[in-house]
Amino acid sequence: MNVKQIRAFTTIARTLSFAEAANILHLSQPTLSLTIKNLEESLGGRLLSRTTRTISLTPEGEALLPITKQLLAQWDNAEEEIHQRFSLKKGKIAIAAMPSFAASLLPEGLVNYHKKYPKIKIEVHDVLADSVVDMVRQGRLEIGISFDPGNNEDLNFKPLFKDRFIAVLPAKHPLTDLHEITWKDLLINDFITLQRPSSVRQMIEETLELNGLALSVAYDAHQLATVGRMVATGLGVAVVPALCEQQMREQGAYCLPVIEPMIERDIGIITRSRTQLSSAAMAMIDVLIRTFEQKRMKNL
Amino acid sequence: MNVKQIRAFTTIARTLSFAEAANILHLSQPTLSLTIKNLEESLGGRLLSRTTRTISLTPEGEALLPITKQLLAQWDNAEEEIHQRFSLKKGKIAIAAMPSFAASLLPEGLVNYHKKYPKIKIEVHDVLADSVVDMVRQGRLEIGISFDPGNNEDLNFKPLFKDRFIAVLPAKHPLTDLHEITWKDLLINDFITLQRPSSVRQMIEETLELNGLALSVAYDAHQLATVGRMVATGLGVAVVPALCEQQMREQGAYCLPVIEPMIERDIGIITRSRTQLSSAAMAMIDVLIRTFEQKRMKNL
DNA sequence: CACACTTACGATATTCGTAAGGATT
DNA sequence: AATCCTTACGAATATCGTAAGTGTG
Repeated sequence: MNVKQIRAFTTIARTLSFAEAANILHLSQPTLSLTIKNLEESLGGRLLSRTTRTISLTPEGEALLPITKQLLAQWDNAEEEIHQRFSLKKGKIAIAAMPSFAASLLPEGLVNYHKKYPKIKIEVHDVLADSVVDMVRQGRLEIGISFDPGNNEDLNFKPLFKDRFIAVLPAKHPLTDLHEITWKDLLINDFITLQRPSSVRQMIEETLELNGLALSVAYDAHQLATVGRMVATGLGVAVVPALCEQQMREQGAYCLPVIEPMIERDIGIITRSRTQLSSAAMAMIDVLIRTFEQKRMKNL
Repeated sequence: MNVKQIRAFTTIARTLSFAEAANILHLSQPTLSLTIKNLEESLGGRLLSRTTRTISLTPEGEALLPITKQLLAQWDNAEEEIHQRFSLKKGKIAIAAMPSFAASLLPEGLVNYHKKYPKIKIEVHDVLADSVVDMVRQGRLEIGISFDPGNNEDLNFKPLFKDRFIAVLPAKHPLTDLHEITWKDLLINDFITLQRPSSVRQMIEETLELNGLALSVAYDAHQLATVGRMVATGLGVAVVPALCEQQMREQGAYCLPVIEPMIERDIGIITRSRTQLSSAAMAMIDVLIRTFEQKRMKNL
């Protein structure tokens, strides 16, 4: 018993004609005849009662018909389901991205993706950079965007661009005429930053310690938007990823590069190395790379 | 996409090994490899992620797996269902029989059938002889047992035996020493018979009219058992099918053939001529014929 | 280097269509 | 006689197993 056979059977049961069914199935009538014969032999009895002039179903055929109808419907659904997934007409993709990226450049990528594949649902998890890596490693989602997790045989990393830190000053601050600023000069001011578990805070602390500079935090917050607002209001200065430059400007703050040392880290796409990606995920990576190609060239 | 392919897929998904799955499926490993390759090509993408050393499912494969599992289960069920029906290990058979037969000889046939095919459920409709014919003609059931419906291109009739009418007298009746009795002699007595729609009543009336005899009914009832009881009690005499002889005797009545004229009609199996019978029905006919073969020889 | 999947290839089986056959209206 | 299903047969296709190839641990 195979799919062709039961498809032949149900079609004949519907049309009550071998000839018509053969047309529908794009088969010759004799072939269809053989198909049914084989099906009946494999099942051990007749399903169709045929007298050259009239076709009717045997009781066993009547019993089988509703089952095969349901079976075929599910069969076709299953095939269609997977076809759609492969052809990106259906499906879901989950991405984890660190907040600085999720709130800045990512939406542009998502727009491009959605234009190209409007039927794919997108779920964005904006979580701390470390959590991004964890979520990908645990297989909870297929794509993460974060810093390079370093050499890790479980994970692949494809850099999108380099991110550096920028200083954020109140618009009326005396240093706003500079083109760049050193950490030393910056730290004279009241310092606002993100709270501890964040990678930004972590990286700032590591950098300063390495360079023998002391950090005294005047204010800290959970969200970059809050930090921006605090700076714009004149509470102090901050250091944030260049990714957030536009956001900071929009909030009325002034941005300029921080040097001595300049902190630079790769940001890119993290995937699991050993598992195959879904078509939707592969397409997403492709779109993200295309979207941020120019920005990568310009090095932001 | 075909059944073999999804069976291969689910087996590999379960074992996570081509080699082991190939064993289970009784295939060579390379063949299984090709099978999956073809499946993936037909669907348009990979279902299994394989690195010679580790097998895992792609997201699409994960999406497909529960569907295929369900599909295969239903598939196998459908196949088993029909197999069982054809092999008479499962199924149902409905029979219509006129009451005189249903209450006399039929049970013996059913016992034989049930011994041979214990898994087939049997449904008996004991209805008036005409209704038996109607039910078969309408296709409401496959087998009817009744009088010969006559030449009818819709119906087939296979005679089982000839039935004649017998007179039933109270045990202490003066005529109980006779070996046979004429209608004329019988009709002197108070006459008990079945009510009008029954074939027994109908045939008695027709016979008497044809022979210029008058029928005056003293009592009538719906059920043969009631008639028997009435006769045994001494209310009068009756004429019933020979089939019921045993039943009448058990109720304490005396039976003897009625002659001048002797009414004789074929009783047999009625089926639809154009539709194929179920295996269960064909087996039933076979059993009935065997069961009543001796009785037919003896002509009751 | 050993194990597990893939590719290559020849043999076998199956499926298909055309042509001829048979039965019913 | 016309129509519809079945059988027969040769061609095309698919499937299968063996053997050689490839990559990973």
